[in-house]
Amino acid sequence: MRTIPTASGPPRFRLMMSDGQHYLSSFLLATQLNDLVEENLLVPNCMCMLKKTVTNTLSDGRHVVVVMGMEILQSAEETGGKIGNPTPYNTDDKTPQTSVSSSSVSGSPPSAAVPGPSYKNNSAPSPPRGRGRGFVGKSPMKASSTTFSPMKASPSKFSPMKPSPTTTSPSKFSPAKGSPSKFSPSKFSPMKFSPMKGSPMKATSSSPSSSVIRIASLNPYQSKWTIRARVTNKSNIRTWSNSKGEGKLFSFDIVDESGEIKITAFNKEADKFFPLVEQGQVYYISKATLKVANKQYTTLKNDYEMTLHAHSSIVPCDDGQDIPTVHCDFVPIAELENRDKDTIIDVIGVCKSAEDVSRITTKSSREVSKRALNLIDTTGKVVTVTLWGEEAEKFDGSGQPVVAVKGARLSDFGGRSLSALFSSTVMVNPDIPEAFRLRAWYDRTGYALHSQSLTDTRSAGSGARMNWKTLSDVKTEHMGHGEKADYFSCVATVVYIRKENCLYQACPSADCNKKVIDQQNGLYRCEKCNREFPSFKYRLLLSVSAYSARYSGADFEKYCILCGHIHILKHTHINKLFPLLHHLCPSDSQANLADFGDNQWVTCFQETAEALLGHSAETLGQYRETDETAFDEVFQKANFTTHIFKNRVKLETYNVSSYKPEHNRI
DNA sequence: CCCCCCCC
Repeated sequence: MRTIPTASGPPRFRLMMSDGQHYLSSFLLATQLNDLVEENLLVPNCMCMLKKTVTNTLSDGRHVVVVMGMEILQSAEETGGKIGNPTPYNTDDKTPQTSVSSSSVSGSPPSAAVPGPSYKNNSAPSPPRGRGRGFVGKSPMKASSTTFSPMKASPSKFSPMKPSPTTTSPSKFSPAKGSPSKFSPSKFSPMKFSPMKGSPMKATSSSPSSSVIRIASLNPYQSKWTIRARVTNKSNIRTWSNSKGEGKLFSFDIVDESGEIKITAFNKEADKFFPLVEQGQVYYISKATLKVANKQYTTLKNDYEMTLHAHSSIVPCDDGQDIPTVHCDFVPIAELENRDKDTIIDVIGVCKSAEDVSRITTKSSREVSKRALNLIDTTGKVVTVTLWGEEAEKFDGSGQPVVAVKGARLSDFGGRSLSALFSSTVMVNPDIPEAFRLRAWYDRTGYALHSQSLTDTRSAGSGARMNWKTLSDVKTEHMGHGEKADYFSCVATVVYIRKENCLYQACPSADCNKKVIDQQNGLYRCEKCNREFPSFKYRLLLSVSAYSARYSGADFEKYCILCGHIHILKHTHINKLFPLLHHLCPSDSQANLADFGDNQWVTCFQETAEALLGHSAETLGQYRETDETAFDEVFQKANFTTHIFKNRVKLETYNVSSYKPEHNRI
């Protein structure tokens, strides 16, 4: 075995293999099998069964066999070294220029290689890792492809926001995404774009040609293929500009009975193919570049993605009824309560109400449109789904349409809510049985239901949108370790407040809270404002050690020192009871209650600190200067008080050289 | 070659 130097990406391994009679050193391990090497399963002199290979012939006539699937049958120890006395394989034998073999190795292995304990291998490309999105068996697809028939009446007269597969008739396209509709499939001259020059396959033929392969069979080691697939999600053309350059692109997802893949077209190809690619339409696609997909950015279940290039070809297929349409695994709205945050799910419901579109500014100062919809389904529960950008602008909620969102992300905002992603497909009144059922249900009975929303957007403090945690939960659940901060509420008792450095002299300008430098001449310099001031204002930045009570599910558990029992305090009693909790045992034993949980340093800024200490920063500043006893008393009084804290938690790594590299700052 | 997925 040898490692082939690569400029970037994963290492490549070249193998010399012997079948006991011949040896050949032109085997190349597909990168998805690299872990066999990294786990020391594939080592010199182990016995392998090649299960899937692609043989390519180089321009000089040499062959390279890419190993895409293999099983380790025996370890090197078991084989005990080289088998037989192999001679070089005669490469003058002409083998087909490109062939794919999925069969097991032909012929029997040498008798010494009776499969012993087979090493459990990772030979197949890694299994789909889509985030909780079920996919496409063959039979469900068949079912849904008929339900998408344009002959059927739509659940209502409203046109879809995105042209769904049903909308092959241009008149049914909503004006929102009008441009693709200009390119009616019938206007294509298939031959003009035909990838199959001189090939017997006809682009419009309904019979699948032998050269058409399945999406699941695509790999980067093979260049001559054609696939036949339906476009399920098409992006707009987008431009980018970064340090590496600028350009434009668009992308779309396609599906066939075997799987799905993302296709991206850049610059010239973006211009060329954007008008040709229509959502819902079936195409023959060939001559594109396969590359390993960056799983960080895709929810599609494919290890690869595709890039179109100058010679790529996309030809409409007019009789692709057998190709599956987008498949959804709808999660009942009530069930969203039990699903994990950040899961990607499909949802369908009646749009009971919708916000007006609004413009918001993101943290990165971009402006974007948003619109929240409230969807209800037969579980009687409502969830808020947020649409973004053009999708938000174009949405029309009049007539309470059925809305399906494929690939929405579950958020814990307001309890449970959903957000559409760029990869989501929003379908208004989709032509599917679920939509018809929902329409009928809602119009007969659902409309009158006293529904409950999983999303509580009422102002903070109302119990339902509080994300209750204990401080120990924050640690065990690694809250704040993500990209964004997490928010939670806890009931905690102050056990210590650090007096030192709790006040600082801040710039007196209205919106500047920067610490000023005392010039020792009666002037205070603010570096941010680049000015000197004759005064400063005091601001608080309080380090508080807090101790949290246990909160479990909807109820608090409190341990009574005197009676020795754990008492469950109902969720609804929390606000009323808590100021008294550590004094009163609900068993009327009148003893102090002890909390169990965890300590945590939390930082309280100005307003929170003032609330906690019961004095303004200005007063405290005066106390500190003039009356140390009064100053100390404020802290004494605040100690051992219990509060409901609403917290933001974000991991900040500092002091990298210390023994404790990570500290949670709340 | 992108990779934006946001706001409360």
